[in-house]
Amino acid sequence: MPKVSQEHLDSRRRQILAAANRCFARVGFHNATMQDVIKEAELSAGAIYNYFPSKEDIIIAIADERHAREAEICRTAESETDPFAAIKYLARTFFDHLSDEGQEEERRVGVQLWAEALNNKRLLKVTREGSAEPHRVLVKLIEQMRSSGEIPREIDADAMTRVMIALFQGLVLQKCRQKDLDIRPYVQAVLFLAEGLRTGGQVRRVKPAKSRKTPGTVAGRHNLRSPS
Amino acid sequence: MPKVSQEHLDSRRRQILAAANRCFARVGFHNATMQDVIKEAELSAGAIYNYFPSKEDIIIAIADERHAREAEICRTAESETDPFAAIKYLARTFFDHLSDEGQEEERRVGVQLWAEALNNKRLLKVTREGSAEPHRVLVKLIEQMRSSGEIPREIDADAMTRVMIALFQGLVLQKCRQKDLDIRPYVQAVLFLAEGLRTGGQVRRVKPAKSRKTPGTVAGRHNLRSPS
Amino acid sequence: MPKVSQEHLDSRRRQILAAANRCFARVGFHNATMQDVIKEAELSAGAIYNYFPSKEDIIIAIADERHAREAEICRTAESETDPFAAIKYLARTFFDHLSDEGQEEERRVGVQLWAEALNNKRLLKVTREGSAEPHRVLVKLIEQMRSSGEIPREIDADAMTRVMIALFQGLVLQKCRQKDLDIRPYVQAVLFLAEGLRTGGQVRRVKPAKSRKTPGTVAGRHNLRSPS
Amino acid sequence: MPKVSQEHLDSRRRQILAAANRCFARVGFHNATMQDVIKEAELSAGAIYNYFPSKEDIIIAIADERHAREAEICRTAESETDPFAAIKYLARTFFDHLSDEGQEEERRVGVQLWAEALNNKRLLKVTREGSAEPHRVLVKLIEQMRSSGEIPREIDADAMTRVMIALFQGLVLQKCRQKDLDIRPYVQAVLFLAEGLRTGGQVRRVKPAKSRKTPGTVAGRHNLRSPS
DNA sequence: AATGAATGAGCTTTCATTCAT
DNA sequence: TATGAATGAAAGCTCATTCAT
Repeated sequence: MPKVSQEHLDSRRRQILAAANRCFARVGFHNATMQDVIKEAELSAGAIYNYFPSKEDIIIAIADERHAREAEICRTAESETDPFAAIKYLARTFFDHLSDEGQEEERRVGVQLWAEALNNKRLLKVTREGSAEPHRVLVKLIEQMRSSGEIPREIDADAMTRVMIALFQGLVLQKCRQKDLDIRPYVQAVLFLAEGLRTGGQVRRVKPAKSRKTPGTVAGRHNLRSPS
Repeated sequence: MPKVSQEHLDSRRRQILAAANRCFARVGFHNATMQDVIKEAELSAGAIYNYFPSKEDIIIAIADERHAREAEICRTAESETDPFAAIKYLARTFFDHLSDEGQEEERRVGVQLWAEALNNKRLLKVTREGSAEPHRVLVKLIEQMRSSGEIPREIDADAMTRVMIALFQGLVLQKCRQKDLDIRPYVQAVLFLAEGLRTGGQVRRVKPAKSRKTPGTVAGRHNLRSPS
Repeated sequence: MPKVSQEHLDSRRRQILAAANRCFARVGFHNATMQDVIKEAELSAGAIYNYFPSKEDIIIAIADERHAREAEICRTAESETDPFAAIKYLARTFFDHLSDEGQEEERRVGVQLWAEALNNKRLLKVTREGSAEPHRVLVKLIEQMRSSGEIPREIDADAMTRVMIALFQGLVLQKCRQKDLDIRPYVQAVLFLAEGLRTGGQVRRVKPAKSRKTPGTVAGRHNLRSPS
Repeated sequence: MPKVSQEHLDSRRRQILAAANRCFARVGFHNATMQDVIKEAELSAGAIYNYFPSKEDIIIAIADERHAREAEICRTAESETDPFAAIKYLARTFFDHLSDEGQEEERRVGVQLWAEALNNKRLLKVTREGSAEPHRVLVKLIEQMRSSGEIPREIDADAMTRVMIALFQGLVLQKCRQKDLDIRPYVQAVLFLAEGLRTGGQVRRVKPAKSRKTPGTVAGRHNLRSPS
């Protein structure tokens, strides 16, 4: 018979997840012991096990929370007036996250989650489900831009979505490896790419021969034809 | 005067690393026990510890080997006639790796290494040192392309290098999460970006106002000016 | 606010040390496994490691306990009315210990500690510190007896202390080697030596030539002059 | 079919035992690995196991060698003209050993052997057999001195032998614990005791009351009567 | 609901010994 | 004889989890 309020329970839950996040960011899932988490949460073992049945469940809860936050961001993005503004919002949010020192823990835990999801069926499922929404939103936005001619029609929205996400992920990893990395030049470089993309359709029509020839070699090995 | 040849010793070493790679790819560094590795290598515990002083050292040796292979690829790339051909070679090699089912273990272990390096000083050092050479080569190639006017001069070679690597890393992660992912659309999408980049200098000069304004918002939050 | 009382914790600690003592006495520090100790203590591995961080720490705690008991005996001795009574008390306590079958474990562990202290810096330190108090007390008592003329002034209190302790130690060793050794003749022999010492000053003055000459040879090799 | 000379075999044996002695003195029997011994002997594992079937056998061989050396000393002592000279020779030999820095290893291994013999039946047997000869010789010498009136008839030769040996053992231990211990004051103190012993018979007859009373208390607890 | 002492399976690593060469 | 790579049982210790209080 629970004597405490739901707020108390929620607060405890958050307290535990925050403590676990700090521990996991610091030393990784496997090096962090439940004792570490218990001490960091300033609770007892029993208390924590009242909220989470296992360490694995804490990790999964952490992943869930992340996905919830990301879904919230996606929702905000979707409420933007036009797809380009939405993508801008997403990129800005991402780059802000990347350059925010206070988010270092988040980034580190993120990388841990990538690795862990490869070894943990439950977590992989959660990860897949959690990334579906951002994926869906990005695909939708890209398709809208394609439809409106802002970017070339030849672009495969799903593939471009994955490329964008890949880029984000890689930058997170690199920032983790080098805390003091200045991300501003990155942003510039990404903008360059984005620029090229937005005008790419026209450009490629202007100089089709050149662009077709050389990347075609790469694509060829993958049984692809150069975009044209 | 050793009783067995150096080749034998080297072969044993490779045998152990290969076995460890399989184990680590299958369940991750921390879920793989030394017993697993021992059984997979069809050796005894003692034999393995004659070659590697600890499990950690096996992981580091695996990282070292990867970096050696990557350095070899970089060397081949550098011997290409022109920078664009070199980059093509690197991209082709990467995408081949990405679509090769036989390399799944490599990719999975790669992701594990990212996470592990965040929690292991020794491995982080090895990782940093091992990624220096690919980084250096890419920067050199991009600068050569900048000099020859193949890509716009405004491009920061270091940043673009990191962006390219980020893209590669993210694609590895996504391929790990979804084994049957067809990477051909990815390649296409990347080629689109590359195309835009190669012609980007001209394009941006043609439509500077437009390109400056919108990404500028993002950049502004990072105290950046839009490329011009 | 611990869930169990401090007494409980102390009692567990004692329980573990007692079990370890039995194991160590039976087969020695190195032949006794932690499993042996665990089983003997009727506890689990984890429980024991809650009280002692390592096997080494158990050994050191055992040494510490011994020294505490010895210090307590020294304190009682010091409260005796005169130095001779104090030394009598110490000797009696020692010989009682020596002839008490129930103390066999203590003696055996004692010998193990001698050997172990030679290979273990921490234990050597503890041993040195723990033997300082008995040493100090014996020196003080002997000096008091010298001052009062009960024993010859020529006696070096420190050296005589070491000789007494040496004698005790050697008897412990011999008793360990031969459980059924009757220590009563020993006591007799020691008393003979003590008697000679107490009256030694006078005797040597009576027959100085004889006593000086022969032991002088031994002493001479050590650049010593015979006592006179 | 042995192709090498017996001298070679003996020399190898000595080489191994010397190496083992150094290792054991340095870190103790249990901390010294066979690898340590192998490396110290500059031999291979197989070679050593051709000479000794096990580590335990090396330890026992070391003990055997010690006892052989001690027996040799005893033989020399027995060839002395009179018992007092013999004892002097033994004492001198012992104190020389004690103050010889080059014998530190021997002393340290000696203490290790005391502890080990308590845990090893075979070694205990060897130790008992090996100490029988010195014991026998000392008993014989003391009895001769008793017979000739050099020391009081009341002395129990066996007990006094054990007391002497105990004293030697304790001094070895103390020297091990404190390498820089100056043993000359010890020698002095022992000489004092020896002096008292040699004249003890007479002295006690002179002052019987005093000597009888106080040690009697100690003796009483052991159901002994004071010597008289 | 909270405590924290206790559990025990399972981990990495060691090391005396063997044996094909 | 000598080599040293290989063996594998067993060591010390950890830590997620439980449950009496």
